Amino acid sequence: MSPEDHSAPPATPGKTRLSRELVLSAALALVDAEGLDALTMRRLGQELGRDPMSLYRYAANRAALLDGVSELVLDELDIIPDDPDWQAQLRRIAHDLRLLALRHPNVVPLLVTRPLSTPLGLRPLGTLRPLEQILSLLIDAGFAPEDALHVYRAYYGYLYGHILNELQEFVVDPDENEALLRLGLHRLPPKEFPRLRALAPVLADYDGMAELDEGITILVSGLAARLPLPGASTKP
Amino acid sequence: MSPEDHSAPPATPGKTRLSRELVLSAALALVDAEGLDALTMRRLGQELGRDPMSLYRYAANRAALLDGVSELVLDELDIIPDDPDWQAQLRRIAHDLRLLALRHPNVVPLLVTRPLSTPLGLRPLGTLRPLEQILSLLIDAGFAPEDALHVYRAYYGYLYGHILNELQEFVVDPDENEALLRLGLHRLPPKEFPRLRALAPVLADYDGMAELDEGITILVSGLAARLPLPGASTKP
DNA sequence: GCCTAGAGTCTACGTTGTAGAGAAGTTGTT
DNA sequence: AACAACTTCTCTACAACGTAGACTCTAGGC
Repeated sequence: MSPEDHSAPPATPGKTRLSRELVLSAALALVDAEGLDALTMRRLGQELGRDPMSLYRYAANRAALLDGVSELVLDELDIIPDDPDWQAQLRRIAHDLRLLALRHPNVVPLLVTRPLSTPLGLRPLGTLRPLEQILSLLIDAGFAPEDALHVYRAYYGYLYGHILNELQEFVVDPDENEALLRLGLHRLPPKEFPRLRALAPVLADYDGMAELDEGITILVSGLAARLPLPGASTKP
Repeated sequence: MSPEDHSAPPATPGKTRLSRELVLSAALALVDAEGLDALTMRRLGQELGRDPMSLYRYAANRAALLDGVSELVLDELDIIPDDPDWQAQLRRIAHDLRLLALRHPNVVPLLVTRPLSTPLGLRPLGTLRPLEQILSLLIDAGFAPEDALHVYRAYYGYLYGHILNELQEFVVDPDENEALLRLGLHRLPPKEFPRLRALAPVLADYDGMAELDEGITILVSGLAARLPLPGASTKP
């Protein structure tokens, strides 16, 4: 019962100086906990025990803040370009990214959407790093640069697609998943959606990891087959 | 110069009664022309020459309006389940959807993002129709229902991934594409992004259609290979 | 003519992002 | 210790947003 009652549940209680990292990680925590809409300047300010306006020292505006959150999340992904077995690498990274998406489902819309409104070269560097690193990995493994780009595109395309797919079917609470699904699907007119309704039980237990793994296998072996065999030098 | 002058540039100047179709197509036009952020209730009302509040007769709230726009766009895609050649069908649909995305790039974030916040069964019906139809197509072609679901997931996953990829590199004005790209990439620190910078010219001329086609080929033949051969009955 | 239902409008409220001026706090120089 | 220069944080204010609730207007049926 002190006169100034600043009990800060997740916030920094005292008066430590702010920093970009502090702001961004508070933003990420907020998004993880309550979704993208909860991330308003005012709310974040309150979470940090500061005036909302103070945030503008660390992010030019709300959009930049969102970019910062994307960057922060992507930094959790580490790509170590040691292993020369590119297929194994791509598989591992795919699983890592999938887990990362499951850990921060509310951030995925950002990851997927923000690049659409920013020209490639003007994106936050943290966002481009995975691209650079995977290119590097592939080229080191023996791909010609252009082919590496093609492989990257097919790979990342499928990977993001899968993540979106899986997150769509994941919804809220995994324990209630089946019930919710049945409930939801029950609403569909049986004449128009016989197939979907019939597949309800199958939809209910969806093993995203296994499915991703199969997809990667198909894609990677398909790619390997139609490209100049890796391992051989590409110099003339 | 008749008293009721209903020439509609984008708006209906006279006093024709509103309808859901009218509202939604005006909304779509607005999004296509000026982006998602331009679609506010007030702005759309003004575009239709009506009070913003009148829109609430035709969409429960802004989110529902966005759903309506998604639905409207997806209705442009028609899946005719006649051709028993599922591979050709999937390829055709993929190209159709790609073109649709290029026609309405500003809607793509909606297509990709809104399902993430809505349980499958509660989505607008128009959004689920492609899923149902593709399932139907695959099952008719001889796939067991569960396998059809797997094929669908891999296919749609890759397809959406590709579209996102392509739209990211497309940006604004295709004529300035190369210049913009170089300009943008020039900003990147050479030490950190050597591969990306070196690939600038290749990035500049990106043939999305060809790339999609190759990817589909790989995926579809991969899928065909590892599934019980289609055409044969799946009954024991 | 009036009556009723639906379509469209008006007013108002709370919340949002952020510009601009100022206060408070920190650091370096003497 | 005293000042100045800079950074960081706060205060106030404004325009624009979504939308609740009560109103008016219009079109048909009698």
